[in-house]
Amino acid sequence: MTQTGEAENTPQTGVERQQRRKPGLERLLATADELLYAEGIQQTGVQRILEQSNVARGTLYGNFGGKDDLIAAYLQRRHTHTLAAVTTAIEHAHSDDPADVFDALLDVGESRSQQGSFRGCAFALAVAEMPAADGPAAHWARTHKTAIKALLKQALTGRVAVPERTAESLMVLYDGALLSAALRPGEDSFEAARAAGRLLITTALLPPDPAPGS
Amino acid sequence: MTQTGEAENTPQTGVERQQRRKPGLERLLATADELLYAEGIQQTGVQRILEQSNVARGTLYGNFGGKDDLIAAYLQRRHTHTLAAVTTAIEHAHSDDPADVFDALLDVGESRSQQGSFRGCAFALAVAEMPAADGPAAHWARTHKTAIKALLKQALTGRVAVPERTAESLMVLYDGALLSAALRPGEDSFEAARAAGRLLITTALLPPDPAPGS
DNA sequence: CTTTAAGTAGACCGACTGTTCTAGTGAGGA
DNA sequence: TCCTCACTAGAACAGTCGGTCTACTTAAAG
Repeated sequence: MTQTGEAENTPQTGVERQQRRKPGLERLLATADELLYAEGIQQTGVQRILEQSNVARGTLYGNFGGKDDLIAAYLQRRHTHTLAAVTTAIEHAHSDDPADVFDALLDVGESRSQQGSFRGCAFALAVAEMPAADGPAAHWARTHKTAIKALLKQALTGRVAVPERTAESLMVLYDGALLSAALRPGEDSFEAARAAGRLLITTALLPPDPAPGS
Repeated sequence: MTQTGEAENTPQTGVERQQRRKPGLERLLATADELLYAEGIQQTGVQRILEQSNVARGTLYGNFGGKDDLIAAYLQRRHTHTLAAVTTAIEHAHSDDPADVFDALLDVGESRSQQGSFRGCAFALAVAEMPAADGPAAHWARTHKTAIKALLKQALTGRVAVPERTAESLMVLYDGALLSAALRPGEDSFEAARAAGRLLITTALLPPDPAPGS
């Protein structure tokens, strides 16, 4: 079926087919992302996603195996988009001060926390709703957090040496700020995380008088 | 009905009635606490709670208005128990070093994280499953976190002066450690939080030699 | 025009869900 | 003994859920 080899003169068959499929699919994915995050995965019924995205029921089950597949796509999408945003934010902060790297990471979180639908880290929410330790939520949460930690560590390592424990402390501050902002809005958790992170970086990574080994 | 004033010679009527009601109710509350936390609030059906606690359907709806009421009782119970555990742990750590106070708080979290059913902070999980900003989950989460922060601040203030921002940084570390331990098990997030907290306390609250220009 | 394929609209199904209700049980107090 | 009251066991109910299926439309390709 796939190698009948007769439509080689129309090179858009493969790619264009997905392009044509995109509009409806993209609407579906966008509203799924919005609703699954803002109103919860279990709380959001398939019907609500279909209505808000103006997509027919058959389209969903034609493109995805079911709701579980749509959830997995939602998580992957979140991972890709958030990681891209963090990457550009960190790359954009190319000052000499390593603390600016951590600030850039927190800025991404803080700007998101100022949107009305903010409820905290999407992966923490997903794991809370899908307890299975071997399920997609746990998988993507681990993947995402590990990737962000690696990104942060790499960006800092370009400037100073970063012990593993310090990197973990910064991750704890990042996740804690996201969670605290969700649970206790109006408490300036991001600023508190920034202050702690800056102290951690300036004292643990940049001793005031550089020892001979640096 | 309530003031017929004839059974004053049996003073156990009021209290004992609740005592007699306790066994079944306590079984119900204990298994509800266990299941709602470990398997999720929405995921756990009423029937499963009833079966595992060996309690009849009528008992639930006789003592509670419904599942929502049971959930509220679960959250209140978690708040009371956790707050008590944290209180005794902090009181028990009556050394001179203020960092020991924060260590005691983290010890409570870490010991819970070593139980098999650990999934992170129960209130963060509840809020994730019940997005309503004015619902019981958001209420108890705010109440609980605020209480713990106040407890921590008070215990530290007994030893050193504690700026608001530093207290918030410590809360971010605490919540972040609980969340990180849930999302990335085996990463020693508590030790990282302890290190960051100790640094924060010893430098921000106890400057070794108060330099004029620091 | 015919074919192929994707999308739409909506009825429909089985499997749950939380909740109510009825009938019966067993212990303690009057 | 009678009565009360908490509890048990289980049927039954309305509602919602995810998922399947059918009939129709649209549009590009031959």
